[in-house]
Amino acid sequence: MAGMTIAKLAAEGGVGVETIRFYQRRGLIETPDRPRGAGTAGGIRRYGANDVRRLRFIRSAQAAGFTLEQIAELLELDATDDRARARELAGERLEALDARIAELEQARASLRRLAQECGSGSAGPCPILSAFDAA
Amino acid sequence: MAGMTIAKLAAEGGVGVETIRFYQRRGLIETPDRPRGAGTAGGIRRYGANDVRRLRFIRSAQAAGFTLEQIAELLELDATDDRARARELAGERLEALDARIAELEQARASLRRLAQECGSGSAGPCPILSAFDAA
DNA sequence: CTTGACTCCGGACCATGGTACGGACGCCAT
DNA sequence: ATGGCGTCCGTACCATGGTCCGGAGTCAAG
Repeated sequence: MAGMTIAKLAAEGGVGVETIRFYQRRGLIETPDRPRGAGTAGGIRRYGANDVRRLRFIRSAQAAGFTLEQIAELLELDATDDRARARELAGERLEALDARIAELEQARASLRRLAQECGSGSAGPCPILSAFDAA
Repeated sequence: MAGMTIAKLAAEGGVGVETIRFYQRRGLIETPDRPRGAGTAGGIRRYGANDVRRLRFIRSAQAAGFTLEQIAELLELDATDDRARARELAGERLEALDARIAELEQARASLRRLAQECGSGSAGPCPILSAFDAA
């Protein structure tokens, strides 16, 4: 069990091979050494369970709205065990998340009202502009 | 009251002048004719209340998660009074909005728990990484 | 009638998160 | 030992939503 190829890793994480390479460039996933066999040329890099974990972490953190840059920092933090900074980042993200959710709920309310008004009576113009005007 | 300059319009909408021009290129805001005075050269374009309304509409719709392309269509619709299409777009966006809100609430809940755990006990590693692992 | 702020315009550039391309090389089966 | 798929790598490109630049024109005040 020498590890998996990049394609396998990508499949594990439900992303494309190019995405893995992109994450490597960003420093989110490590680029293992190419094994050098008998000759002078490099071989094919192998990935392990740790990389799968990292990849899944990235996807989860992304779902929580962290940018790749922030995720890079979170991964760093994991190595250094800097709880204070981790809490700080989490706190910031929570605030942003709250704000964004409030915004979207606002928007949803306006849009619902809009759909309602537009759908019910057929008199007058569809109030698209005015629905957002009031918002 | 001959109307406002582009800088004034931008200020009304809380955006930069370049953003107005960008919206004009995208067809979201009309580009009024340059008034030709005595000479041959063009004058300075003037904007009115209608443009302010449009601009505000754009910002609101954007907050609702519509892309600029969709917003362009909504503005078209406003002119042609195509209620069916408007409802369709609104419905699609409502669904997407619901899904996105649910996602963010999910993320928020996880993150809150995380921050809690990380903040309280000081034993073991900060559970941020592991929490995302489990997610 | 000059100065300085603002406008106009086209095009270049930016950040974010990827996606695609093309040539050289690696590896495994037949 | 050869075919063909996969990897490696640099580089270019994509969409979205702007943002900035530079040169020329315009306009109002002093």
